[in-house]
Amino acid sequence: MAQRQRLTIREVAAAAGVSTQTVSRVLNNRVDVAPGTLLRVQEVIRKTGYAPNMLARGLTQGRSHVLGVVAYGLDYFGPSRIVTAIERQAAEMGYAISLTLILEPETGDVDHVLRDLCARQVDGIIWAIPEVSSNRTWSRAQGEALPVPVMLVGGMAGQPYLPSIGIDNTAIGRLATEHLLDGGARNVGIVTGPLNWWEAQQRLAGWRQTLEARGFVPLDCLTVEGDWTVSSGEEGLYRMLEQCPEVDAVFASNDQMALGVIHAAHRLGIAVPEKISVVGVDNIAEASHFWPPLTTVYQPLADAGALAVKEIDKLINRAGGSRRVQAVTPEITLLGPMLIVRDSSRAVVPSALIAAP
Amino acid sequence: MAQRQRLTIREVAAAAGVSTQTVSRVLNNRVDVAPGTLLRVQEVIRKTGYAPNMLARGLTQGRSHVLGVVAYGLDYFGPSRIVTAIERQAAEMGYAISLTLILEPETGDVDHVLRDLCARQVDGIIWAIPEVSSNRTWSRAQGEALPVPVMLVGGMAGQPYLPSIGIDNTAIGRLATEHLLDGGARNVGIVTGPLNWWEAQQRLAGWRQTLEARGFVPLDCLTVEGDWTVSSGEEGLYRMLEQCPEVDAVFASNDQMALGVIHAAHRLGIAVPEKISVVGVDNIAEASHFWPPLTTVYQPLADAGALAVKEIDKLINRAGGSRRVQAVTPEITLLGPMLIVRDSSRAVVPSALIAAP
DNA sequence: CTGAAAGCGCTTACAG
DNA sequence: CTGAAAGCGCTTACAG
Repeated sequence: MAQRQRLTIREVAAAAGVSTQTVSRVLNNRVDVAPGTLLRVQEVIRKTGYAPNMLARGLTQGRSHVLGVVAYGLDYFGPSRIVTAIERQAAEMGYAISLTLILEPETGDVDHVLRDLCARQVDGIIWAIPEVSSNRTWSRAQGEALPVPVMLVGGMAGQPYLPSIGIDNTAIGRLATEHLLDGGARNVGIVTGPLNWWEAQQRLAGWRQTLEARGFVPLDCLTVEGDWTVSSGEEGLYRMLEQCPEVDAVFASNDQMALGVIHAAHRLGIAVPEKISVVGVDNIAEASHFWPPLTTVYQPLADAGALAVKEIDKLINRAGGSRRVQAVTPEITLLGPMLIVRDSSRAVVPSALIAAP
Repeated sequence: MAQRQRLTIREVAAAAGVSTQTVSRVLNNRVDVAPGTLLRVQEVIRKTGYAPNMLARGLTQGRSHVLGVVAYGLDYFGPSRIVTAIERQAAEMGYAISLTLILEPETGDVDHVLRDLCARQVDGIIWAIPEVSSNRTWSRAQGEALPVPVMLVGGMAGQPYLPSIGIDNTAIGRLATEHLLDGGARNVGIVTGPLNWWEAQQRLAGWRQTLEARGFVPLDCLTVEGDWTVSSGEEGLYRMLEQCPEVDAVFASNDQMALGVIHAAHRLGIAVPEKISVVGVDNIAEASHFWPPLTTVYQPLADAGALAVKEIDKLINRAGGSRRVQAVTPEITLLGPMLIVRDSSRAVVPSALIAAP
């Protein structure tokens, strides 16, 4: 099916007895082609399996129909979901994806990646790197100087210099903590992600806000910093119990750490959820098979990825041939998370039965 | 840093007071440039941040310096490792990655994907789709008709029409089964992957071969087909125990299913590994935190991905400008797996203590 | 060591 | 409705 040697528009034109220009019209679905000519050209294209050289097309059109996607940690849950969604939506809209993976979110050679993508004439760039430490600052410097539209998605969303789409991480913290309190917990601990990650900070903030709003004190001894891994969750519970033995619920900032917390509880002979309720974040495939099945907060990552593509397509078309950068006041979209209740957390207690702290 | 408006080689040439041809020489590291000229041009390039338009370069060179990567299930363990490794190695060798994700390994519109990639003038295609049902047959038809080198990696490796790199899945089955037998098991069951997957078949074959080689009978009642998910592993053990209550070890064809088997054992009050030993495949991040920590077989997927890039680069350079396809007898490389022993399997029993069955 | 010419495979105005 | 000309931004021979 795929042609053996690459043929050009010239050969197709010759075979159809028309000019290359006319073939080009057919290729681009222009209306001003005589019905008979149209059929003849289409037939040749079909028979030969001709497909126009996108490099040449890109050169003349000033559009490559390629989206640059920059991501980190493709082997982790969030990034792989986002990239998958981006690719799917992009394919649907006629874009190919040029994928660049960054090894370390902090130290990635941003300039080099950006320059390379621009040299390849991508129509737009989707930046799916979590915000860690101060790696966000690049966007400020570059926000106005970039020759192509850029869209931030995921963990770096919400910063003020570029348009972005992300998940409301504070809401994640609130949802989880409210649920635990509703279940009757009075000492809700948190195992956070690494606190140089923006997402981790936001989830912590949600926990703190909720406790304060309900009249509880977000004690330091109820906070342990993890690093997203199972073992950090396990150690997290050990440490928390030392600091604050009254803990009766734990909000783990991702499902892996929640798994670690559950294991630690098993080892110590602490019943989950009877003695300690546990809530995670992500809803990984295994979550419903944990023991007990894990209550967790789902993030609409696929929606975020797809939306990012739709939005950058708008920016690309808005910028048009003029190569201008998007508006000065970029839009920030945050999508809401969703609580999934399973057996690792105690059922909601009717509020009438809960005494004020 | 990134330039605001895209500048061309012409402007760089003007600024340096040379012809575009000379700038091109500098860009391509040709030796025949006067030292003074070289410095002057390099200085202009550095100051302006100029980077040549890869579309134009690709058009003249007949090389895009892009590798097409076709994958399935990026949110699963294997594919994400392979794609990550491919990207890393490709970047190191100066290739960008054009990523295409296929929704269903069986039904993917192979022709369309291939044609699209060729239209984009990729220098080569890395096909990282597992072999499911008869989707392998396309490669036979296309093997010789493709205008670019193709390299198979992962689950479809080992088929005879295209060069490929993969993991020795039969060896995985052998390693796991031998280890279980060495631990004293006499009734080693297997929870397979979906049997329309080549990889799943091969692991099953390894299990069967090993049992027969050691004088055991690979009974049907010791075989249960899973679908890679945790719950299929769980149900797998229930069914296997019904069919064959004497089971004393289970080889689960991936770690997720192994987790399911362990859970089922917990629910039934069967001690792991005392009553039933369990071995998985993959060594996912959680494996060492299962309860008990999981013995598993590691696959060098990252090595396979990186090797695929190195090999396709060779093919690309060999094909040269002539656009010829690779040799008729393609090479097939299989990488060996590695057993990682943890606590879910019984320790090796000195062979002197094992009576022949 | 360096430059003027031609061309890669398309599309975009411009005629007719 | 259709074609001849010019050009997108580079590189590849070809002169000098």
